[in-house]
Amino acid sequence: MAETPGGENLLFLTDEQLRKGIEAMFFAYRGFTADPDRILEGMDYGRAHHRAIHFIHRSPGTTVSNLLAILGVTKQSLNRVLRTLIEDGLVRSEKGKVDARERHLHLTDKGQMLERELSDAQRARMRAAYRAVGPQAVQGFRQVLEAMMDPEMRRQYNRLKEGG
Amino acid sequence: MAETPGGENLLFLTDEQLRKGIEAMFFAYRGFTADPDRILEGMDYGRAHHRAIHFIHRSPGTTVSNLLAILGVTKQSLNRVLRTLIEDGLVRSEKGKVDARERHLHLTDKGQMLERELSDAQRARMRAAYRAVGPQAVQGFRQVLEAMMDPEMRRQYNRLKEGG
DNA sequence: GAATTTACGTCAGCCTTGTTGACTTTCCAA
DNA sequence: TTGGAAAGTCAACAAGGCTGACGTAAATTC
Repeated sequence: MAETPGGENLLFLTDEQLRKGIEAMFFAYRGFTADPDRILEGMDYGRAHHRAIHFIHRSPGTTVSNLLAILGVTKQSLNRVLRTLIEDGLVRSEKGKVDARERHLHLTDKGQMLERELSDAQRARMRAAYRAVGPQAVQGFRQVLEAMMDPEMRRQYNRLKEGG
Repeated sequence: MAETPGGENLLFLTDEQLRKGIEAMFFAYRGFTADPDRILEGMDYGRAHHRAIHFIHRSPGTTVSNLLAILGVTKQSLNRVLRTLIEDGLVRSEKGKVDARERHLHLTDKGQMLERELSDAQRARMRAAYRAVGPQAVQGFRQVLEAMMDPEMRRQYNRLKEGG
């Protein structure tokens, strides 16, 4: 058995174990996105719209630049998505009162409905998985994911986790 | 505290906890792909090439239809990727001896080199994360991911996990 | 008050990677 | 020998990334 001076068993760090983790991420992410994707296909929307809707719901009144930082895409890319959502009446964009250059984004009632449908589906899968494995495994899951993030992303993640 | 008849604490199943898990998946997946993406940009390759290379490395001699089932894309899409890899001398495709309709795929030495570079980078991040959180968290991580997969994907995953 | 910077929007064009549909070639198996 | 599976190819298209350039309004700085 591979033991460190400290005495821990390091078998979970072998290339083989790491490969399994990599493949698990790959296959699980497919499951993670499968249900919302199914709902969105047929509508004119895709995964990009889902992400925008999710984070606007999460942080109502957020600005465009805020969203850009979270999503990690260009403003042109986000704008295309946002424009259709606004045109279709799912998202409301209003000029900032303190800084009129900013646009504050909110979901309309219609937007809330779609958000609900999408997140219900995604949460259902997550809930089933969580329930199947128990709270301790879930804690480990979250710890590993957080440790895998880029520092900048971890900052975004933790800001969302705590603040409104 | 929310307790079931069985007595377990169910606070880890609240919508809020599930949302955190969803966002953790989102941000972590970005980190997960960031390093290979960085290596591939500049080359003429992308994430699709990485995936093909990974699974050919993982199962040398695998057939095209096998790969299609694992990757979950259309043959036209895979073919485009595979063609460039073969043209560039990273992948070797040879007619099956027992069933000559099949093409068996192998990495060339050049392909092995790129695979190594990509997986080294990806494993380094995974290793750092694993090491930071310890074996028990890693076990939970893997359990949740496996539980999140579609049954068909879980089958693929487990086949890879065990068999060659 | 003028110049600069910031936030946002938009036009145009490009790339990767996914899709469908139609068609051919090869070749195994009933 | 014929049907169907496996593989490959061509064409066309869409989503959703990207860069570059440009415009405008508002805030900030000099």
